[in-house]
Amino acid sequence: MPPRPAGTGPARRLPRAFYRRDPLEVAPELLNKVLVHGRRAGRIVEVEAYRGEDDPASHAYRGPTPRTAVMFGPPGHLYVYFSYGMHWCANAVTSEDGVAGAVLLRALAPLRGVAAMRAARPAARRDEDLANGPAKLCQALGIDGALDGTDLVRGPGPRIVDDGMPPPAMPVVGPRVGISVGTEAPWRFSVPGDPNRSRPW
DNA sequence: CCGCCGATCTTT
DNA sequence: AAGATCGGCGGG
Repeated sequence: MPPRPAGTGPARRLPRAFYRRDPLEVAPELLNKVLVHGRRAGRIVEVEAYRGEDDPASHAYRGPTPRTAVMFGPPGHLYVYFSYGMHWCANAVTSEDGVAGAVLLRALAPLRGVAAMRAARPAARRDEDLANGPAKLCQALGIDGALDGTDLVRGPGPRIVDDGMPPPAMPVVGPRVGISVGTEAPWRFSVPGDPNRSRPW
């Protein structure tokens, strides 16, 4: 069966097993899935994979702490952290329970609730500025630390759904940004040519 | 369009 | 002391 045109099929939530894999496997497959929170929704167009003890750029590198507890927990939950004293950023937790892994959600193409996103982000001049960065994405959708640990697979609150659009066959791959170690690992993935990505490629 | 810099506070 | 960032400002 050919894939449905985007947005025309039943939007089904991603199951737990989707997340219970290495973040390097999950990350490119999250491209073109849809992040939904309340009436606001956007298509995921850029992500980065973070691992655990073998990844010096990861918050989980030095083992579990109160802050990173969710990263070590069961897959399919939301890891939200506070960045630079003023921003929130959100990850989908991957890997089996007890193993640290996460995919940082870096950029969305706004789909629904654009008016609410604009209200939440008065600084955005164009629609492409509403969610073209990990902290902008959280502002646009109203995600903050209160949602750290939320179950993406069950319950209300944020969720990730598949609306029928497949991930790009050849995602753009490059080094992660904003880090000073682990820069050699090409663990950033994006949808080729999408104008809602966070920086020039 | 691009680069620089300050804001602001948690974690190490 | 640095950090998985952003936006305003100045210059080209």
